[in-house]
Amino acid sequence: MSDYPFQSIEQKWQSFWETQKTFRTPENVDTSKPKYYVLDMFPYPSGIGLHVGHPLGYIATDIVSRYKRMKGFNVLHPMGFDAFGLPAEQFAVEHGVHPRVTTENNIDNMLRQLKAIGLSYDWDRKLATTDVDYYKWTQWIFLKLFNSYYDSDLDKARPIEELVTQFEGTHAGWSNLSETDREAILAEHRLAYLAEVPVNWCPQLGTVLANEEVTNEGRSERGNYPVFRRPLKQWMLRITSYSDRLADDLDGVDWPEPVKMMQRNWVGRSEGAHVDFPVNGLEGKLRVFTTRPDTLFGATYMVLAPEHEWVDAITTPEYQAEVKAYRKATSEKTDIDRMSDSKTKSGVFTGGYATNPVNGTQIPIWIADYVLAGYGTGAIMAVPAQDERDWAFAEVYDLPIIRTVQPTEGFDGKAFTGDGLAINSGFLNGLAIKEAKAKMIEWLEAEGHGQGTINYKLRDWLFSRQRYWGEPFPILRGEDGSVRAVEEKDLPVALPPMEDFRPTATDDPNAPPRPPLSRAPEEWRIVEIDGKRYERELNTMPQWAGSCWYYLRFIDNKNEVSFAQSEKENYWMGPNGVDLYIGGVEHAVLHLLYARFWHKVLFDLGYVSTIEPFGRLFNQGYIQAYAYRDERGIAVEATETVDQDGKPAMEVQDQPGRKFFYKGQPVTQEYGKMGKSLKNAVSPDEVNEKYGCDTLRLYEMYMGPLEASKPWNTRDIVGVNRFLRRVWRNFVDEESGAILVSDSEPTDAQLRILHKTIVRMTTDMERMSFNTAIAALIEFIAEFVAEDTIPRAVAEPFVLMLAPLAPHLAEELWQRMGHSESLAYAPWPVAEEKWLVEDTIKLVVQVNGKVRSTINVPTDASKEAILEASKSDENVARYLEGVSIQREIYVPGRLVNIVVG
RNA sequence: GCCGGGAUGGCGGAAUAGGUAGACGCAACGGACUUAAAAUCCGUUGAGCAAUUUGCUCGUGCGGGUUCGAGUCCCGCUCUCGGUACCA
Repeated sequence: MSDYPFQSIEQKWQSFWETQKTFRTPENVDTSKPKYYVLDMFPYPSGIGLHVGHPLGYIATDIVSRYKRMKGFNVLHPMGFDAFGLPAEQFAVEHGVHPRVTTENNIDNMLRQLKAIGLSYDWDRKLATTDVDYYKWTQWIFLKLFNSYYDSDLDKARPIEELVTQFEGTHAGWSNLSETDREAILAEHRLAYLAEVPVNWCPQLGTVLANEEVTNEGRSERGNYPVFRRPLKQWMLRITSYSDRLADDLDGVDWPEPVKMMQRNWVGRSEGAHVDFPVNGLEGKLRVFTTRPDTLFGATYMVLAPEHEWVDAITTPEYQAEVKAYRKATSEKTDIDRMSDSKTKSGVFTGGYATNPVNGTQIPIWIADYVLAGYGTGAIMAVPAQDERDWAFAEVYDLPIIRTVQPTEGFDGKAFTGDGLAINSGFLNGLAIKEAKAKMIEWLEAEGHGQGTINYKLRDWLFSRQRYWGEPFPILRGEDGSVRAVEEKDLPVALPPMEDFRPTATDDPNAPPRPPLSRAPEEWRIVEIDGKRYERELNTMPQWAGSCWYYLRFIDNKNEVSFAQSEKENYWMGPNGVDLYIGGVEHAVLHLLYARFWHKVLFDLGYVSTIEPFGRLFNQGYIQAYAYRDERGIAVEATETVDQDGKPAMEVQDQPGRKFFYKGQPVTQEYGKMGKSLKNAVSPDEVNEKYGCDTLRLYEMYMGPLEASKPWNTRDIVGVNRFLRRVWRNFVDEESGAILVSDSEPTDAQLRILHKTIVRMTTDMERMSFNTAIAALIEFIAEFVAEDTIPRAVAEPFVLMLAPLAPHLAEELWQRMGHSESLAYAPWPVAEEKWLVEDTIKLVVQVNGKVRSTINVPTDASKEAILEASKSDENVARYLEGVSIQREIYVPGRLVNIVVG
């Protein structure tokens, strides 16, 4: 009984790697060698632990790391934990334990699970965003943001002192301004600033949320609680200064196109113009933003957002009651209500009129909730003929419509948004849209009625959270309301230990926020500097702060004088940042946009050497699984569901004609992303126990392409497990345990299959096509099942190629073959050309594109000889009788096609 | 609605630059070994027709097209999975 002893092998090598520090990347590497930085999106250490979907990407990066080491690269492959934030804190609240404790427990459990998969991380670089010596630098970066401004002439961030110097020279009376006034002016420029803004307030979480953390339904992404708009003074980050660069620099990175597109959409750059409309009876002009300045002649009314600050001034007495009622109704609507009402447009007339600057027409001013206060200027010129929303509104309230673009012939729709020539548009008539826009902008600028401009959807990043489990801001507040940064030398500002860390959750959306830190002990909260009393900022940073820059800390995680030494940063990040970054597509906007923003600030200030953090991004697919719901629609445990014959559902779920039952009750089958909500999670621990982690690794990679989502099918695991057992039996005598590798010369046929396999493996590794790589190894070993021994000259390269995929078994066989060193840094096999060429090749012979025969010809046969052989083939000749040959096509090494007529 | 990805046997998937569609694995069926089972090994397995073999027709979501040749390229759809949603 020596059937593939995976348990002892895997334990042995995992402890070997750990004690030998096999995968330790030295602090000082030989920088003449090429480097490869492979990074996973680090996980939240949740309390439930991993399911088999989580390690999919980790296994892939591990294979790449191991392969690159064998190819002679210095590899940086670290792992850490994103441990601050709502999930960790909610878990702690639910279990009544301090988040520090739950976080550490969860990290320990996850570490155990990760180590049990044999991942080759350099664990000496492990970090958690909750480590004080990590978040010290998160706070340090915040200070950089606070102490910088965006110079739009140079298009880069600069230290705020340089702006002060500039103001001292140019700003009349700067030195006469009070401290408070100067600070107020600087706050308008700082990349981190306090502002009273309408925020997404989630009373049940007791905190505000960033736009990106609110779902389409107007609920919190975390916990699915209702979110309300309300104004609050909060920390903001001026990410909007980077709008263009965040969009444009995507051109230079190797990322999946859909992710680039999502980011570009999120930035939402649109080119257009501001147009200023005089309003009857008012000073000043009402400004609108439009992307269609060419349609100005068709603007038949104006619409303001109900929240627009001019509404009261514009509204005439007889309409005041109506306007007031509409504004009140709008403000009480949640986003969900606005969504559900979006089918029919509503609004009210203010009684006011504006003058269309291009033709002097008086047009009515309305307010309507289809115009958003937060985009553009919060006011639009309505051009129903060329805008579907405006058309819908005009239809409801019977407002005039003037076409200013000639619709294409036969167009019978309402608003025409396609291209066409301008009509009813004075000096624009006859121009196509593009030219008409340019000419109108020229006119607006010349006449002083507006100018060309660019608008973005992207808003500044709301950076405060009223929670305990986050990085404290390195900020002090004076009793007079002044704001003062903590000195760099006084970092870190450690989170105070607190018994009661819970947020003040409430059902009342209007209750004031009460951050947990307001209950912190006074010795933490109150700071006295030069006799002046300050209270610490009581909000904390959002979860995304810590994950914005962790890839930089891995480079030099023990450094106490800077976040990373610049020589090391230069080596590991150059020339294009992280060489391979793998994670789920769910971070397409949030994490990746925020991290890019911070990176660009650090770049501008000279702290990092690349304009982008992640040169190559790769999204692994999801692992999906069947799930079952009972009659009430509640998900039931998939593992306890059976079919009509009592067979476990997991074994027969893809077969037709099955009915499923849970505890005797009929259930319906569906299919979705593996996870706790569908109760269809499979733990890697189960697979490890039954088959070993080499099998788990192989199966996860063998399921299909890494980027595709694919179904978990427990039944299929035996396939790759059989392969590993076959390898074991082929290398190790079942009775004696002796190694079955001989020193005899391999046959030519064996060398051919070996070198063909090397070519396949190498190309598959390079393109991360691990499923086909495994298939190549299966085919290789199938050639040897009948052999008693394998010649060393083919056995060793095979084991080396197996190593990245099934490293424990490979190490064991390598050692048994007589090697005393780990194979982790052994050179990857190289194919020899002479074993790749065959004496004869098989060619397909087609007649009129249909395969009629195959012929074997010498590799060096001439085209003439090949055509001759083709035509004389019995089954081909039948098709050539009585017809004339029109054309003869010969594709070298592939096929012959004879075209007959 | 708009934007993007995808659709290949009973199932997961392969086909790298337009060149034998279905590699490899699962499941299924047949056989060998075994007292038996497990494990292992060998074989069959897209559909249909014909059949002793050599064969023939159809076939990559649907309908067209380009080409000697299309899973792959082009045009028009269907379904599906993501993203986004009054962004002027």
